[in-house]
Amino acid sequence: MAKAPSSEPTDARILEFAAEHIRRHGLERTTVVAIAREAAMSHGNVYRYFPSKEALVDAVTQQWLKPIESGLRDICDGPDPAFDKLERILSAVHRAYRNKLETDPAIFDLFIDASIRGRGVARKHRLKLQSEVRSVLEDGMASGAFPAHDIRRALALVFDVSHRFLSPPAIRVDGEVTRAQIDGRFERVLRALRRTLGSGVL
Amino acid sequence: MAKAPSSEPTDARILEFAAEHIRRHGLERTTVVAIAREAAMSHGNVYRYFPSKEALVDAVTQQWLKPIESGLRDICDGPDPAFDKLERILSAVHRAYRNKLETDPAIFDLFIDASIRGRGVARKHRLKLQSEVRSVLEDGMASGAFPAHDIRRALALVFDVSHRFLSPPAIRVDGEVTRAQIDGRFERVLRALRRTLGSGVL
DNA sequence: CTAGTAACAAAAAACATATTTTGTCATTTG
DNA sequence: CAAATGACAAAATATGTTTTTTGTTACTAG
Repeated sequence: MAKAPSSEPTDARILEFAAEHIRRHGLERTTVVAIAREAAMSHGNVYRYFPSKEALVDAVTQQWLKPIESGLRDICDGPDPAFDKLERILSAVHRAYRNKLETDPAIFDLFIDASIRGRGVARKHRLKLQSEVRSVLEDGMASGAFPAHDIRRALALVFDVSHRFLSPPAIRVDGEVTRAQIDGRFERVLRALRRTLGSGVL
Repeated sequence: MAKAPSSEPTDARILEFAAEHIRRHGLERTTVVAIAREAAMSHGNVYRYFPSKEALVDAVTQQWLKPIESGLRDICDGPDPAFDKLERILSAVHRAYRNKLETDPAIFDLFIDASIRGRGVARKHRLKLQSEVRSVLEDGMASGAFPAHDIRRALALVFDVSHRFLSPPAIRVDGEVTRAQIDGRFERVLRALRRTLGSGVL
């Protein structure tokens, strides 16, 4: 597969070669030297664009997280009722993760790893998601959709009941379970969540 | 099948030495030879009682899981209303896990490992828990406490919303969060679950 | 000044090999 | 016969060494 040759900025090219190398050989067998060789440059030059191998790998992860995050912002800025937004946010993230796991497992593994090891890229992504959800919850509380009084508790509840569907390591586990089954289960969890938030019992 | 207990049966002694060795040195640095040496016997003899090192380690895990499981059976056989039982079962398991993590982390690590690697001891324990919960749910459906119609969906919902509090790897994560905070969060999740099961919307 | 290279030291990984460990079994002991 | 041992092969792991990789820097070309 040919990438856009020289029109692309160098850092983006390096990123692409890095991702492709990880896809083909796995993170274990990926070296900066090899990436540089495939990008036809000295490995020293890679360090002009990325301060370390870890930073480069994190950047690859960041790369596919970015569109998810901007998608969330779009949902959040939409005109829908609060809970619809909440549900769409959580579903969108869940689907994006599962999709990546199935179509690009090597890169999803990067994300799982970053999550487990608490790397900045994973923490920041989680914070962004949290911040979007918080904003929707505040929205819903202001509009009276969620009579809950304690935003922190509401936030914790949302992520606690969704943990199994949003935690990267947890998602990786179900090889056997079909996507339709899992989707149905998440839907029912979200329905229960809606009732709870809507009734204000916290 | 019950053996006449002499002062301490050899297999139980081996189990104790194995657990203690793992506690002191971690699983990595634990060998059958070393365990046998501490138990003052040839390592070959250990294999008279346990077919392999893995089986021995699994038995150590089983050892502390056993009392939890019999505790569950007691709750299950009690006279309380269905949801009280459900809540007590889930809380008891959660507390037992957290407690082990805090007081005996090396042995809890064995359990985490067994869970991740899908070893029999972890799978069987999970099945036992599931079976107890299912029986309580059936109970509750029969008594009219849970108007839900689909037991499998109810079961899935229970474990999905509880995942964050019952999955061994998930429990390991929160070093920062205090026990009281987590307990409060699980309580609120259980309250939401009660309302959902009680209202029959599935 | 920007994009790049080449040479380098320190750290990590790969390698080959010696040692330990796992698991089996024929034999011993009480 | 039940409980245990010691010797053994195959597998796994530790060890010491060589090679590769990481990350830095002084330097070159446009």
